[in-house]
Amino acid sequence: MGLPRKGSVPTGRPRDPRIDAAAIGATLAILDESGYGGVSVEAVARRARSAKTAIYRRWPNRQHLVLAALSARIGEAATPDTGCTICDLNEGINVFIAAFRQIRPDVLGSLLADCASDPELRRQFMVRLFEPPRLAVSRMLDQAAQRGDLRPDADRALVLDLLGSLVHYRALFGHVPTTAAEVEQAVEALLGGIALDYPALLEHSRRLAEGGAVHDTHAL
Amino acid sequence: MGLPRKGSVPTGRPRDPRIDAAAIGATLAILDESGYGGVSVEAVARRARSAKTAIYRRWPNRQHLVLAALSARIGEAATPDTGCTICDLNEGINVFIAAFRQIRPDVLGSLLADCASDPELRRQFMVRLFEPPRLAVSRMLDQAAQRGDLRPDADRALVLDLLGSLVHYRALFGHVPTTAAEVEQAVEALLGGIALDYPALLEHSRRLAEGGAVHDTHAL
Amino acid sequence: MGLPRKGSVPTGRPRDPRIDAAAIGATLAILDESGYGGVSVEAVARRARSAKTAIYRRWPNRQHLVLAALSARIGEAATPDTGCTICDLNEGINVFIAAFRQIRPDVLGSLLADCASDPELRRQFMVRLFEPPRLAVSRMLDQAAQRGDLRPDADRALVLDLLGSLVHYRALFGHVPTTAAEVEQAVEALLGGIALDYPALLEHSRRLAEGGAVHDTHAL
Amino acid sequence: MGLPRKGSVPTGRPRDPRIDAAAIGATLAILDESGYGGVSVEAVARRARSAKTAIYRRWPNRQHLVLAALSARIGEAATPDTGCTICDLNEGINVFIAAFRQIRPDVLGSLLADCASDPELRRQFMVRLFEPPRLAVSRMLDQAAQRGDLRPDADRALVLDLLGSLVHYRALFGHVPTTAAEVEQAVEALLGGIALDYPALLEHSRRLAEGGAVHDTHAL
DNA sequence: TGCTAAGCGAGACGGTACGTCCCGTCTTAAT
DNA sequence: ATTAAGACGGGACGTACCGTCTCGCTTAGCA
Repeated sequence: MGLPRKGSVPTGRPRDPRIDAAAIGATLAILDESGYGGVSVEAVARRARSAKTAIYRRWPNRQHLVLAALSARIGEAATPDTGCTICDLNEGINVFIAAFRQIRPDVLGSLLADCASDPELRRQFMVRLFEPPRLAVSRMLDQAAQRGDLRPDADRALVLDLLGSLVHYRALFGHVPTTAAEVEQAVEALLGGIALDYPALLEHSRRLAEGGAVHDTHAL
Repeated sequence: MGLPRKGSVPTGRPRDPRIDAAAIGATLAILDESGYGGVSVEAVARRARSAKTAIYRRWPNRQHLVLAALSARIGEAATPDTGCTICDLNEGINVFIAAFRQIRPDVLGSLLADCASDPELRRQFMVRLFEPPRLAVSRMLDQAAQRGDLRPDADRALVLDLLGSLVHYRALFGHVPTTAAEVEQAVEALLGGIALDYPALLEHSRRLAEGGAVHDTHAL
Repeated sequence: MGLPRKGSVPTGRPRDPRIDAAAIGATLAILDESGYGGVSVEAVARRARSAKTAIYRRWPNRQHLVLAALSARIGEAATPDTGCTICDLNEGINVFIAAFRQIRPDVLGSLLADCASDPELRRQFMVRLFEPPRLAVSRMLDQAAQRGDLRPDADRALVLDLLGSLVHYRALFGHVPTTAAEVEQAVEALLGGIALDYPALLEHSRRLAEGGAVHDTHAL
Repeated sequence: MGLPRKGSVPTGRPRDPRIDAAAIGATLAILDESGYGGVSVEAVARRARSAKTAIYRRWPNRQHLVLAALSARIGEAATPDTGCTICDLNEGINVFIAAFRQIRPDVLGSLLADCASDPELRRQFMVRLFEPPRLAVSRMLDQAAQRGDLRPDADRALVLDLLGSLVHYRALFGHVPTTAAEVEQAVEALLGGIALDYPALLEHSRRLAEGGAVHDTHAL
């Protein structure tokens, strides 16, 4: 996390790990309270009770600091694999949604926008924030294909985007929150287009739902 | 455009409309060259060969100025109505895409992000940038419903979001540009879910395409 | 008062005299409340419920406006002539003091300072504010000389400055207010230097004081 | 000089003393060229080839900067003590005059005027510009009293003001420069009023003048 | 009575400076 | 070598006035 030291051999006084933690914590706190605009290296240093130099030694600028803070919060997303394609997708997309709901839409948008002028930032944004949940959905589609649930000619990339974008679109534009029921509807609509035998899949998921945990349909 | 005068009765020297135009033009030029971060009221005034005060008289800050510039560029979107639901949607969404491709993704993202802390800005963003193309698609779905092309129980709002988001998602995240072929595919997938008689619609659109102009399939 | 019209023949709509009065009044009010720095043409126009142009038509800038306001307040100073040199001087200097105590010291100082870069302002300042009270004292010294009270070789200009400066010095630097008693002391000290027969003058004034009005010795 | 740092313990990078010097120098240069009105923090920073922030770190605003510049120029005034009261006073007052002649009258007046709305500025103005020369004259009067040259009942404060004001009056109003001859005359006039044995003092000074350096009688 | 010249209010115009905030770099002494 | 502290040059913020200008309307005296 953060910038590596210049020289590879760690001589001299080692970096104080509490400063990493304090800086990340301060950044997250400011993001929650005042949004992206409130994060300045000066403010973070003030709040973390550290010096600006200690921050700049670890991250080259505000943007990378914010990215580090956000990816520290989001962490890793798991891929469900229950054998039921519809259930997996619903479950997986809700993980997707939950992960991004931990980030204020304006913060995500600002950081994304700043990526335009900083390729390295963009690379890290993709690897650490954008791709993990997409990968999870992608893996679930692969599993479904392996089970033979999908038509061989289905355009999985498009479905991936349509499912992913549903969440991001509403998250970023924030005009309506997305409910689990809507996720379910969207999954059904899209699977209707790419499944080999959609009615069978639906029947499978209904039986599981009756026998097991009921899906949460609360608003997200 | 811009701030209204305080009193509704226009007394005093009238505003010079060339300054409005010059400011909008300068803002767009800077946005194209240097992105959102390059736009400062000082820079715009410099480039428009006007005074900072003349800018502040019209727009309260950088954000509103950018919004005015973007909506001046985008203008109004027309709603096609050819009687062919599939053609209309393809055409309409391409207008949608073309409109937003005139805006750098980082600019759109930054402005959107700044909306979080300024309700009035957000309101104008929605009215002037977000809703016009959505309305166009919405009207096309209404037309399709009036023609009896759609299942009565279809969730049009969700389809609207899925179609709209396809564009915005890729525009904002910019990982891949969206081709007209992909739009076609998405329209077909979603209509497959909500159309009363999808094969008939498809056949209709194919006949029109053969007899008339071929859809542009260039990358967007 | 104020600028003359350009053309000497007064055609067209005549100037509204109430605006002159309102502007002077507003200026004085602002000077009293907020000092010289508070006077801006915009503020005066606001307070006088007139337009900036109406002000600029009469006075070329803030400084001349302030000068006009101050000299309107001070007006003319009379020269006492009772035949008693000491009484006249005491009386005359108190008029001097009273006149300048109507002006905040900082206002006087600021205006004076601005005179440095505006010869016309300086000329008017001298004629309308600085000289009138000095002339009064000067006339009193002339009267004393005519009565034969002064030594023929006395440097009247210096005495004039010493007497005048006593007031201005304390007024401008404001470290102590000047009492009538101090004025009396100063007059006696200086007359001691230039009078032909100082004890006789003193005796004369004492007799008059006993028989007539007692000098006010309140602090100024 | 300038603002003290917040914490009394000097941690962090020390202030660059060359910037203090450059700022003071630039301020004095601008004062001489363009007067008080020409001094803006921006202009000083420009001329001193430093940043505005570096100026504001040292002085809270234009006024304090000007005060610092003026007091740097004036420095300390010495008190002569030759045993000859008349010579000392002439000499001392000429130091007084010379010190203030290094300051343009409008600059002094403007600064003084600005003191009205800033008590701290006023305090420093008094301590650094107004009192030093006054103290010198005051000390000379004390020395004269100790030598037994003055009448015990003499009002030294008044004489101090009369002598001091002579200089300031003409300096501020600038109507005539003050010559050493006039100073001599004024000293003689006033000592005539408060000396125990004025003719003896005069005789003493004359003998010294014949035997030593002749007083400068050039215009000031 | 209608013409014409100026006054008037309102407010836009190009400017300048304000004092504040933050940037990302640097210098210092202390650990 | 890292740390806290803070100075450095720089740039932009949004505000307040400057003194000039352009409007449409009002108010006279002269014809």
